[in-house]
Amino acid sequence: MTKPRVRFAPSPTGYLHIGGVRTALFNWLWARKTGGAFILRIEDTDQERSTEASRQIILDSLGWLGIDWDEGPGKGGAHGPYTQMERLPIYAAHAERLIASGHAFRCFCTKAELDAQREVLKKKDPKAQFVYPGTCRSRSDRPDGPFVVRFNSPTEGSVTYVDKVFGEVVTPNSAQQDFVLLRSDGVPLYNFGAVVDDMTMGITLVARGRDHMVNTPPQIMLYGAFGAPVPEFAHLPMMLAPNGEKLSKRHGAVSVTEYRDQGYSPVAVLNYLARFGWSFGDKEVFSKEELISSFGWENCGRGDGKFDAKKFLAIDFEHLKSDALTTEDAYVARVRPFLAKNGVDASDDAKLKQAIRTIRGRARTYIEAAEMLDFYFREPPKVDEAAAAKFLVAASAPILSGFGAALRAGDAWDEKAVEERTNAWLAAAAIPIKDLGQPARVALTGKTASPGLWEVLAVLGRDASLARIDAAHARALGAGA
RNA sequence: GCCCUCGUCGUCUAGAGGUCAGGACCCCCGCCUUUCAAGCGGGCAAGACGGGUUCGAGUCCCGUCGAGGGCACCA
Repeated sequence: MTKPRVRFAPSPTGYLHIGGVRTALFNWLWARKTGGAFILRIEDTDQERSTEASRQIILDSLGWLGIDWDEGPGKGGAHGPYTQMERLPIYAAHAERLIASGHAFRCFCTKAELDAQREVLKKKDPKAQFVYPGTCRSRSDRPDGPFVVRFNSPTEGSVTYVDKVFGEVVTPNSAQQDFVLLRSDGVPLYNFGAVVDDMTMGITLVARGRDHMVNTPPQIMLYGAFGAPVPEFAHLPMMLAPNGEKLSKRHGAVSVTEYRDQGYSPVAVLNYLARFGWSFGDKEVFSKEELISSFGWENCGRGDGKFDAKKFLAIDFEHLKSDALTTEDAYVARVRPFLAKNGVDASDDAKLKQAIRTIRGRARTYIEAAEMLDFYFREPPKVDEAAAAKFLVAASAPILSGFGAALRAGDAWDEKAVEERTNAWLAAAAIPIKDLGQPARVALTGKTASPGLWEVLAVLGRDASLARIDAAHARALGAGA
């Protein structure tokens, strides 16, 4: 069996939609699992909407996700170019082939003429569906003037194919008409461009969204007309908004870059997307490697689904919590930009790692992590005034001074040592730890919610810890005056 | 209107004729606890509807209803 060749063919008409990423992901997983090739192709034939900026966003987004391509923009390959507008001569040549073999013809009807006919029909019967009447099908002259190339579509029979996820799909040819292959300006329409490209690029399996399922029969006809082998097809159910509408910007974040900017783990994004429309028993959380080894079309579902931001967040949380899923080095690399954005200098690698260990069980995104990490690196820490007003009061002053004194009573400074010294003092002074907890927390972190006291002390170190306790003590005394 | 699809807890899903219909998210309760989380334990909740086939159907067949995609010189 030859190695599969699959592709992802986005249009550079905006951000990279999360539904598009899922399509890319499934193709990519299959290529990586089977040792096949994953090809990236840019379908920019909609010149009205295609932009270079958007093309770059697609490339950047895939890069961030770690979805790499074997052939395509910036990578080259034996079947290029990989951008459709650079392939115009190829489409022209293929259109000529079909005209020569009688599978296609030049149509000189103008859009205006066709629209007029459409109008007339609409007037006669508002419910009727206009189909191209075959006006130019058998004309042999070749007048001056613009023309489109149309496919000579059969009206009888049907097209049958076996979808890798939907099974056998039969479509009567009566549903087809003489669809346009090449526009008058020589730019191909979707179905023609896709088939010529997939054919010449040696694509063996086309996996795409279910919204393309209706394009498959005409595309299969084209392969037949070219006498080319038909690739396999796999259609993926759609990802809808929670209310069942098509998922779009109005339903919240839908572009990959937004999730990147919100501090999501790229692997978590892959994980959530993979588990949407695909399953592997009861397993929910996957590493990238597990995704590759577990993936298969047979486990793809057929029903459309609704995007669930909460579940997505939960999956991200699983990835940030797990040392196996997100190594400490990866965590450092991902969270650092968010810290920098907040004006925090966390260049001390060892301290950052130690600090991360205390918060990674609580932060669901890197943005949350950066917020939780903030007090470790900011001197003095930001102080929650409500918390200070409540806990740094006169009554806390003796507790804070006692706490400082207890900590100063020894040299060892690690979680165990500071805990032992503190507990010894608390016991001797008959102070319940509950009385120390919140004042000490506010003193050290500026907040009422934080990792455990001993962990915080250990990460902060002796000097910073004592300085913060002293400052808080001073404030508590002042509050009493 | 016509063509093609789909239909299990609120959501993502497991299930390949015999299961107390399982897991996860959400939500609720409890335990743990120096705070907040996390963790652990428990709970809530489902096969669209109607007919068949079968000893037995979420699983197979038919119909109905509901939802989605398409019917372009968009992709």
